[in-house]
Amino acid sequence: MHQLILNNFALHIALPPAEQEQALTFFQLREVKKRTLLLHPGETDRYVYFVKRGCLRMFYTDNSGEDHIIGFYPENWWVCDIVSFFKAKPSANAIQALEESEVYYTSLPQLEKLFQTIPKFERFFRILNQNGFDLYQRRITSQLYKTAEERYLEFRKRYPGLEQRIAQKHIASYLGITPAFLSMMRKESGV
Amino acid sequence: MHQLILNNFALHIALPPAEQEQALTFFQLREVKKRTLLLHPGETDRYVYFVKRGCLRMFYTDNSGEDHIIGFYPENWWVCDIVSFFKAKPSANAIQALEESEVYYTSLPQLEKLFQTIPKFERFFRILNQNGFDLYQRRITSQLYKTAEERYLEFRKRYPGLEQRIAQKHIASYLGITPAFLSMMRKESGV
DNA sequence: CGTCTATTTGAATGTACTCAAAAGCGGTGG
DNA sequence: CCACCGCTTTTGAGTACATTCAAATAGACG
Repeated sequence: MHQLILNNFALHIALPPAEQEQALTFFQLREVKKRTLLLHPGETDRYVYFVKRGCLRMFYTDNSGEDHIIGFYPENWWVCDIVSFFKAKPSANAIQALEESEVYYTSLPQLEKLFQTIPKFERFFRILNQNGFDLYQRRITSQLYKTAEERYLEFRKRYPGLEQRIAQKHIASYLGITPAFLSMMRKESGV
Repeated sequence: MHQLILNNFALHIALPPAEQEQALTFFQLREVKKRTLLLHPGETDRYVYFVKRGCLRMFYTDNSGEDHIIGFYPENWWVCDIVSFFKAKPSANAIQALEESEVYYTSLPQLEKLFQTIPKFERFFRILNQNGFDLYQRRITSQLYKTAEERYLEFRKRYPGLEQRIAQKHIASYLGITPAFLSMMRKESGV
């Protein structure tokens, strides 16, 4: 039933069955229809999400109305706008379902209770945080010196199989190129 | 004497004088000569640094030997390779002094003792972490849709006065452009 | 089935790069 | 303190990577 999220906990902390049960009580499960916004731009992010099924994206909309995708979050990924969530400040970004999805979620007050109940989760979320940091740092350096094609190959490696599931314009937005150019690149490289 | 770092603490947590004194005992102070590497690529980052005087940079060296600057850290900035430091794993990056500098530093074991002694510091470092996250997220979106010139203006806003202190090739590396192109841009825009 | 949006394609354009050479600047030793 | 050497910055020409715009085609959804 809740195997996916329990396995995810197990990646970083060891929980006896009783604690597993207990931990789950701090999360709720919810279906999310395609295109639903879990976080509207300008709103404060009140929840952390874990994706059980489907795929989300986080993106920033610039002054001219263009979207720029910060990340994709398919099954097994955690997502929230960390700064908005912990500082309870409005976010510049949005979070949206790209497919019919199912997510676990929890609020900051709940999370704090979880930390008190099972302190091991402090460690768990600190590690998540660090992984996110790592991802961002790599992305910055990629963006600094790699060509669009190299970044495209990196994307396919980081999100195996995702390419088939989402629109190309979203991949283009993630890579920082135009859909037209992505299309051309794919033709050239015989994909 | 230690006013700069104490003021920095005060930005996020309130410490009575006794705790201020106590906190300082967990840090050491050291002079760093220009060009000294505080973290060598491939090494594990054992320290967190706070810059009292001077300026550091963090950078990544790619396969072809080119540097790509992740960030600058002048007075009042904290720096470490967060992932390497907390996971005690080798870092892909390096940290170097760009000027004669003076830094406070502390190790992970010391930091953990500090957390036990003055738990408020857990909060302090979590906030630092979040600010770093925020910075990275903005940088990624900038890199995705802004032109080199817009990013250059952003750089000057983020690091006031720094432009006059460091080499242009470093600014170019931070922006992800060639020194030749930065030079041309500066001429055009009449700076 | 029709409508709306996404993708492909092609041509013209712009942004940023490479390479090479000249000029400028800074540190070091005599 | 000056002269020299090496590194940084500037400049210019030619080029490549990625863009815009527009039109044609393909797919998705009600």
